[in-house]
Amino acid sequence: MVLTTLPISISPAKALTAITVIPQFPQNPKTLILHRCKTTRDLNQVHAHLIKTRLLLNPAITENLLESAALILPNAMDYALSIFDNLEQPDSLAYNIIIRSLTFKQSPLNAIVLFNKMVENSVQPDEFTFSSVLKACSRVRALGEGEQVHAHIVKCGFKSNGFVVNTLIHVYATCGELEVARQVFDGLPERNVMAWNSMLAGYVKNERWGEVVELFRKMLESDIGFDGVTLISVLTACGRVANLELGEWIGEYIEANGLKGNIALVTSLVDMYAKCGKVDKARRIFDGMDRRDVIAWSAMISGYGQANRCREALDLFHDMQKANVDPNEVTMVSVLYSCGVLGALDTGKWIDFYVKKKKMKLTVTLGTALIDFYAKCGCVDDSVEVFNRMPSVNVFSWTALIQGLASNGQGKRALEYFKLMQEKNIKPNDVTFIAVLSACSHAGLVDEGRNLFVSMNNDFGIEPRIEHYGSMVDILGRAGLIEEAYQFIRNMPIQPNAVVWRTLLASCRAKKNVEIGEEALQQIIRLENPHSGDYILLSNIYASAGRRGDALRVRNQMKEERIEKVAPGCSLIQVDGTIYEFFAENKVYPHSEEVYNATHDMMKQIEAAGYVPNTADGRLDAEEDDMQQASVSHHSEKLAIAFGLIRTRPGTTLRILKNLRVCTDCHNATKIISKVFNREIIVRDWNRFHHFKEGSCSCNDYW
DNA sequence: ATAGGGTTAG
Repeated sequence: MVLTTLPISISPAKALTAITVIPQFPQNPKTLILHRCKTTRDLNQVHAHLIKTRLLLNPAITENLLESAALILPNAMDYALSIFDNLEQPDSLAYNIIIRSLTFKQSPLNAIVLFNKMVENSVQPDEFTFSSVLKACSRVRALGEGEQVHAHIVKCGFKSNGFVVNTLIHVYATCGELEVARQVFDGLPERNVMAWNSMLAGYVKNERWGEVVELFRKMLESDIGFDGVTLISVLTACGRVANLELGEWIGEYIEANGLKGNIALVTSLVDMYAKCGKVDKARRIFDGMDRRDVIAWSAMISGYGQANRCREALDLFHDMQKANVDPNEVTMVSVLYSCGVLGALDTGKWIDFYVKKKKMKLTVTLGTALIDFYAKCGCVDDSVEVFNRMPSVNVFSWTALIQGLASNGQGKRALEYFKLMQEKNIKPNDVTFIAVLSACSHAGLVDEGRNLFVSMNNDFGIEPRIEHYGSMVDILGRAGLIEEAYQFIRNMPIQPNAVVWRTLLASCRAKKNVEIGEEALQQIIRLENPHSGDYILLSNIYASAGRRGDALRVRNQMKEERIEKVAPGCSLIQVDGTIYEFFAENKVYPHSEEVYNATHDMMKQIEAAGYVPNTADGRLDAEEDDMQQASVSHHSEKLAIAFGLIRTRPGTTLRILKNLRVCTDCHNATKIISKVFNREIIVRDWNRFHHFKEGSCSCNDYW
């Protein structure tokens, strides 16, 4: 068909946004339609014109129209579909356009439906058709449909087509069918780098790290070469399995071959170093990048978090903002993690606010991070609030919520959510049960705990791990059933570890059981290098049983055997967004005098209210440094609370974070402080919370 | 017209 002059007259009342006059239909009609149609209405005009001039009978023109509607304009998919439906005999090109746009824009499932229709109508698919429909299968993880497409690929003779097979590998990998993907890969007569990369990416997606490394070695042997994309997959694996050797080799390769401009590649190098514990090296590489995008920043922030260097993570987040790089949901997840570890309530709240203000999508991951963050700051009501406003939740979110409630002493409420979770047909997993058992422990629900422990295996098919046994010991011990807990350990089908015995030892301290406490410490010593805390627990058991001589003997034994001391007692409190750090005794602070005076006054006031220092085992408690003979009244926790009392307005909740467990004397004192000063005091120790209020604590004096 | 890639949660 020869195109001649096409006068398009447009009535002034319905002026087009883009098109005014088209003096001549161009040689390539695509440029006209694609470039000048800015809105559906423009397209409508052109469409009308094409019908009027019968140009629509030309398939090439029709396809251009279709492509404009389906792929170029943002909201014209329905329009495209109506054009398509009116075609008498759409050819494969027309099908391809619609399948491709359905895949990416609207509904991958409909793309698959259309592909089947295409086959029914005996229109020959080509490599473009297969690639598109396979992408659709990947997006909805439609394994069965993918397999059917696979059959057509074989029938139509495309099973060696690089493009098609690549996408096919992708489908199988996305659906977790790595063995099938590998068969397809192995069956290729010629494998280019893309094919290898797809296979590697498939292993990465399924966290089969060992296979990534293995396949990469084969790739090196096969002499096919590799590229930056290959290295990204391999570096990801190196990070996860801590294969620093291979990771460093790749790092040198990147350096030597001038690949440092590949921002994605260098980011995965940063990630690899961070995950292998070389955070400083990661930071040097990060600093050496000539451009850093949001992913690079997020990777480095997350690296600090994983290395337990959360303050640096937050500092870096601050730098990121100064660099004017907008954070995304992923960045926020890492920042919230660090906020949670540090108990940085203000910063995390700010993130929550920012997420709302910027209308960021509350993804499952981000929501779960918020739930966990609030719970780690002792604000479980906020956790629940976040949970309720999340558009969708998964087992991670439920588990975070249940765990958060449990660790904050709300065991019963945690179990209610567990029940609700089952009503919503969300299948709990092994970690959920750790949370649930911990809830039973906090709520003192022994029978419930026993039943759940049995049920997790019988009804949910989850084999209890050592952590579950540990939780069960905690449940029994907390309820005072020390003997039963001991027998439970003895009868465990798997080898108990030191953590389990330590749990028992802690319960012996709370319930003053000397005999089993002694046994527990023996077992810990047998299994691993004991902590000084273990000796201190036993020493406290003796002290509380009035056996002061034995208590001192254990302390001396600890010294003689040069048991490594735990980190010195340290408490953090945030006042007006600043984190203040306190250590037990003999430390000088910027506000030393103020702090010690405040502590002195505070102790005087609670003594007047009936507080008696527990010198008997207080002197031997966790935070003591025996060389210094520190006084219990100068435990870091008391200093932090005293500081909080004078630096905040009356009635303000005090939030303390400490690195060790709370000592008996501090626990007792804090209860009285909460009453005398009428303050809520929330203390987070190394694994649980104490909510002090009106003279009592949420832990019911067991921790 | 079509291919593979980096950061995230319990």
